[in-house]
Amino acid sequence: MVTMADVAKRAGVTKQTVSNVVRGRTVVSAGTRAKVEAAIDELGYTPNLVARGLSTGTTMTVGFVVPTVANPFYSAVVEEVEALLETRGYHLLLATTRGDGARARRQLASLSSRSVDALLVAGDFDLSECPPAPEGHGPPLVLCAWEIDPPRTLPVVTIDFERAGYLAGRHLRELGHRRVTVVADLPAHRVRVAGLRRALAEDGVSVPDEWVFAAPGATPESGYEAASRALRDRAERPARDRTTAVFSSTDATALGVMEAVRHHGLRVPEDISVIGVDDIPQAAHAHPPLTTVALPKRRMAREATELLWRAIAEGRPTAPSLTLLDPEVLARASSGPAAAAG
Amino acid sequence: MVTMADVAKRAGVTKQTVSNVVRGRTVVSAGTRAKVEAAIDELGYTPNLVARGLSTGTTMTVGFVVPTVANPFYSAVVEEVEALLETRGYHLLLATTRGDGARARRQLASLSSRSVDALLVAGDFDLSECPPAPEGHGPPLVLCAWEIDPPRTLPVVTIDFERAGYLAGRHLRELGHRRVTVVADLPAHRVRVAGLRRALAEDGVSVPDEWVFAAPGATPESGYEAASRALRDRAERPARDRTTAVFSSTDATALGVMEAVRHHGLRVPEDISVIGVDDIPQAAHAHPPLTTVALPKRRMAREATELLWRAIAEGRPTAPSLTLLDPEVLARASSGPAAAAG
DNA sequence: ATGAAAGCGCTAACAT
DNA sequence: ATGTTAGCGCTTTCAT
Repeated sequence: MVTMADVAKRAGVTKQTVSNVVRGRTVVSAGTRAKVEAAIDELGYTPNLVARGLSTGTTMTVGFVVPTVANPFYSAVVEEVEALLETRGYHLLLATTRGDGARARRQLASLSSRSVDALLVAGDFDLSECPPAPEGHGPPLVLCAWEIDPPRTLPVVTIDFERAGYLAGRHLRELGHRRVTVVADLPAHRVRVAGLRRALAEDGVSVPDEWVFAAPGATPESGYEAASRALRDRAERPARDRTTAVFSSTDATALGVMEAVRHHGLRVPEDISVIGVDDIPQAAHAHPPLTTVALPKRRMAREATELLWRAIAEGRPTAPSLTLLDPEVLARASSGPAAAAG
Repeated sequence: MVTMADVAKRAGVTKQTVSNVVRGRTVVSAGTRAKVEAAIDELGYTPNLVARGLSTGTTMTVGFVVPTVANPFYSAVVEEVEALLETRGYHLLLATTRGDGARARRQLASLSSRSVDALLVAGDFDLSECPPAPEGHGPPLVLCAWEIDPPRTLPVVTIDFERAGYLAGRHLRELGHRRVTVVADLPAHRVRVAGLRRALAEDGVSVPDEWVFAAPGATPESGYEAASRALRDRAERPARDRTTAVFSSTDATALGVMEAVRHHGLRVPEDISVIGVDDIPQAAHAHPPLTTVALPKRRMAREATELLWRAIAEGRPTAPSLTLLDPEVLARASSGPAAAAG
């Protein structure tokens, strides 16, 4: 490996001068600068960022702990954050927790000691159980996508997930639905379900617990499976008690739900309306196009990155704050008026 | 920040002994080990990995350069690689190129100087144009998902993309299709199209260039748009010259293609068969379920990570190699026999 | 404007 | 089994 000392010797100067040239300081005369740059080229020198990091205490690296990137929601956030970091020459150290609390804590600890300049943590149910403490040592922490009980001790940028459920409920209510089945990744998405219930309650409608079906993992498969169980139940009920709409806590499960509805010989939305959450790219191109509550994930990524910059600039203790971004209903063809009762 | 020296003083030993304890060396007596561990706990000491990295020349970090994580293909690969790295305590430094050649080269250079222990690069068209050289300095390099002209100078694990196209062509041929339209993200996926053509040519069938439609970006939107153009063309031709099948170079575009077909009042697969490539999670739950050529991406990730371990163990110069993984047709409902001519 | 010296926190190679 | 001495490659004083 060619070091700064090699370049210095070659150019007939000291390490310090080379350092000044490399970092674009203006204190170097044009002549020496040229000599040094020539030496750098000839030797193929690149600065060792680890050594610089040890010296300056800054690594130009941000850690990001995220449940998974196989989920379109998080992959969009990662993509956006990475792009933003790159504009300032920062790098992204990515760790996934995969819904495993122990793993999550391990990742957090090991990223902290890796001297990242800041740490961004995306919400995970398992992590919500034990929110990372704003310890004195360790890099500044920013939280995002925090669905359950955002801690008031840290800066957090998240989406109003309760409102996402609420807006879905309001949309269904406005279409006249009064018997709504829920397919949700529980307990992770319990807040979305609570929002849905709040909206329906405003109309005196309640969702019995037996109409709530668990779809773990937020995949079309699990949505299909949960909806199949729901539809078997439904078929056994008298016509006037039958579900006219399904609220799915993610778009991914909603796609599976729609397939299950069709396989049961029912039509979307004539027999059953379906509404999802997130607005993944496939939602608009599903069959029929999926009504959904869009989550402003890229905006969330941008605001979280802003907090990251602030945290890095300020140094250690980051002031607590809570930014709650508003979701928005995208009415498409998978939802329609409730069929006349009976 | 509490350092090793602090712990040493507190425990009444030297840094070296603390170091031995921290790294689980067996040369420490039970008594001193206990004292040191107590001091570590009291002080809340965590080792500084940057300093260790400078000292050992190893950072326990692997860089991964990938076109994007917003695409399910790459996000699955990233997920798998990250999980594998984590089992050995390694971290993932992620960089995305987003189809931008200049950006790709920048990312490569900056990751190299960050002293990652190894560098994995996923294929990108822009990078294919100038394959990264196996330079003497810089970390060992492994390539994966290399679609165009894998360099013979480096270890590379990729998928036989030409064969993916070929298998799609053979599937359509066996169903009796002779007039096939292509929707592809060109030029990135030109190899897939070449494979398709080779299969059809075995049956004396050729695909005219006017039947090849560009769908940049591999999104349902671009697939929809490309297919709409294709279908307008098709409608102007006499019935006996009309396309009976569409080969889409990705599943994402294929979803858009199917939607466009329906919007033109045609049925999948009765009027037009559709086949995609990749087997993304949504493919099985599309309407109708999408026939596709599955790409063994997780297996690719595993084999690439194996090469990474080998490269890290061996040290600098990695022996060139080429592993080509076989794709596989998943026949589902979106493809069927060609409608009788006329 | 450039040089010399010290040190970031750790590990490695000896010495004891 | 533990202590001592040198660095790793860079940045930061402080001289000149």
